[in-house]
Amino acid sequence: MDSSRTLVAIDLEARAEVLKAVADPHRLRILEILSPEIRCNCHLQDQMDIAPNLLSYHLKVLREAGLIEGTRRGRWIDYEIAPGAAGVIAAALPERLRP
Amino acid sequence: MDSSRTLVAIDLEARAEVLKAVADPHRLRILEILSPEIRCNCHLQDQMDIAPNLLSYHLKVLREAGLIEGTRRGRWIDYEIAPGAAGVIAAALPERLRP
DNA sequence: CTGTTGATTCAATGGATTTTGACATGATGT
DNA sequence: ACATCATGTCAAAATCCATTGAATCAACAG
Repeated sequence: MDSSRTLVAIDLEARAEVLKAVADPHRLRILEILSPEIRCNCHLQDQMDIAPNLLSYHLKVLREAGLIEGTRRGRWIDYEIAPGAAGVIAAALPERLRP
Repeated sequence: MDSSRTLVAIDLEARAEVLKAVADPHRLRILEILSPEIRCNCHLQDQMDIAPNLLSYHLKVLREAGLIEGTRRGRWIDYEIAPGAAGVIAAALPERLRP
């Protein structure tokens, strides 16, 4: 296996990871809810009708992909779309498919 | 389950399908190869080093997502990025994440 | 028509991801 | 301290998806 091919493969893997993070109905919904404004986890919980720990799991996936950020405010955690989120997506997509 | 929620769910499902189609290293590579110009299946085969039937599978996923189109030319099939592909992606992404 | 080549379909496997339920952590109020 | 609420972690179960190998289909050449 030559090194140039490995580099390409790693790059494609990383880009696929980011896109996989968005490619899920629950996570799309989370991003829609967070689109207009910052929201506490509890608000997401009210709107989404899934188990709290499952919501946690999906938030974690989005966080690790760099698409959202959470900051604790007392007992709650406020989530928002990460500043660089659109850029992260753009970098992951093939040029011809960037809207 | 009320009908309005069902509609939303179906919509999210469909959008997730499109994004899932792009969220794979092999399929990203296919889209990169097709980005500059139309290419026959055989050319993809030469560049990609995966089994023919696996390539077929990934092309099918991309075709069903509306991202590529294939036209038969004799014994070969030419694939190209679908005209509306960028729009399909844009429609699937949450507004705030559209590049 | 027969054989060959390029490409696809099918069923079965293996591995990864999602979902669930039980438990743990962190912050607040009494 | 204790009780409680909001989140997060963990392991097991269920589900989904990429991959494989065998079989099939479509176009051409002889």
